[in-house]
Amino acid sequence: MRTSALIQRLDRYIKLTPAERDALDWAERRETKVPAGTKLLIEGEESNTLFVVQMGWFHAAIRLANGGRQILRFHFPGDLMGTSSMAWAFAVHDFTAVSDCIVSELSKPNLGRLFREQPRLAGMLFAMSAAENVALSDRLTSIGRMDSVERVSTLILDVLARLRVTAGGVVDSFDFPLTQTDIGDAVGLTKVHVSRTLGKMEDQGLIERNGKRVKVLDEARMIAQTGFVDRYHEIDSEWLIPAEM
Amino acid sequence: MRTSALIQRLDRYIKLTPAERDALDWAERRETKVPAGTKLLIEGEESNTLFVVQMGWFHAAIRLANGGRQILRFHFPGDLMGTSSMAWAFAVHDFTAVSDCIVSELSKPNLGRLFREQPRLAGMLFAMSAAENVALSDRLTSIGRMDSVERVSTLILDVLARLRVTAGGVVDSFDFPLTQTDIGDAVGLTKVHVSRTLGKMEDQGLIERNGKRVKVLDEARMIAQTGFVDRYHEIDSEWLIPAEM
DNA sequence: CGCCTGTTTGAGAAGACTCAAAACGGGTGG
DNA sequence: CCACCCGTTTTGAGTCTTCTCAAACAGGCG
Repeated sequence: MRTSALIQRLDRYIKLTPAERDALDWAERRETKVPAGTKLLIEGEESNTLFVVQMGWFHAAIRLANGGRQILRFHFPGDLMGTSSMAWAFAVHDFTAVSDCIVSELSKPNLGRLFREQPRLAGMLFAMSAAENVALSDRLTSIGRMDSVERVSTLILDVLARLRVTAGGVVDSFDFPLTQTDIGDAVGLTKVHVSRTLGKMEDQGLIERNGKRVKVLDEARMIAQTGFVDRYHEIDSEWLIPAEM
Repeated sequence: MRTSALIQRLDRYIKLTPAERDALDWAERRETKVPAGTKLLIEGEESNTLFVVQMGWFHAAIRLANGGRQILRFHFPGDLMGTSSMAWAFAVHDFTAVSDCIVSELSKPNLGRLFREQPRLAGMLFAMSAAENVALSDRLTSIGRMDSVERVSTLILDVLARLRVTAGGVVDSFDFPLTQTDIGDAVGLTKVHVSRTLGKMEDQGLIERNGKRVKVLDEARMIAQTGFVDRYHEIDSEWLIPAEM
């Protein structure tokens, strides 16, 4: 069986002990396939588990009274989705598979046990949640204070940075499975304006498009314009209590 | 000595055991006064502690390349500030006292020990962090998908809900210590437009102003317009391992 | 080949922004 | 107690970005 993407992720940040690996292994259950477009969880539904993305691409979204939608976050392999159900017994967001996905479950009781028996993992998960928080802050800033080109640039840079974490190597082009409606819902623009914005970015020589494929041509300029900071690179774990081997 | 606001907060969500109270008491150190306007922590500075708000009102903000600013979050008594420094060794946001404040510190090593010895508290802190995440999502949605009146309304409703948690009773008016520049930086508008928006809200009979004091006149309509959900009321702790008495 | 979804383009309207100036208000010093 | 000052709020006028509505255009799939 494949090693869980969560284990891989954590192992990159802090070298896991065998006991920690076992505990995670035990806590994660039932790999499930989720075809592109499927909703894994619906806002308001009762929910008793978190999900670990093993493969593919999800997004988390909130539905608005007026029929609109705000996409909050994209989730990649190794991400823990649905942490909000640790605070409430029902889902606060929709989770939709953007591409064909595989997830595994991490039930709340299992997580409770994990917290009790593996405090270092608990701390690490807390740190990851804090990092998630900062990622949201970054998007908030992008939407609150930037124009359309900058918003879309931030999104692309963000996706790029996260794909690089998984891919390992240098990536400068990728398949962008989102529709322009999705992009708009993520960065707070209408689909029409997203189309114009992407066109403008091409004119400015920032990106190049081929169907769904996006190639970043001038990453430096995009970073300079947006002040983008790649925060996924590392997480500080100095403060964590040392592993009990 | 006064009981820490964090203990009070946690005690409301889950009844704390004496051991848990002692552990928190031990972990929190050094109450400090922070006068209004002071920066407790500056973006980029090295940081080795979290802060617990005991009294007063803070905001967390990000500085932009172009001189702008995005206010991300307001912090009230009982809130844990600076969780992002659990993931990195430096501060990711500015923390500024909006009113005269008192904070205490919770160092990362102490937090590590807390995680090890009081797993239930660790779980509860994780849940609070998850809730914080959702609060950010809500603001993101507000900024990404709503017009000016709705954005300011959401902010006011949010502040109101959080003041009610501390105040206990019903509150429908409060001192709003923010300048219109601050409000604008929080909801993604210019100060000029905030002024017009507040005027409009008065015209529409949503609020009433007297100097810095704001009175909410038609909360129902504000809620209907924004779809605001008060999430501070409770946090689910069913999943937490039972306290070891 | 036609259909459906998604993208592009156009034109006009609306919301928010900028720049500028005036009014307000709380605090200080005379 | 009054006058002045500074930061803040308000108001005005004109501009720019983004939105809305509508229609044309692609492109993948049965």
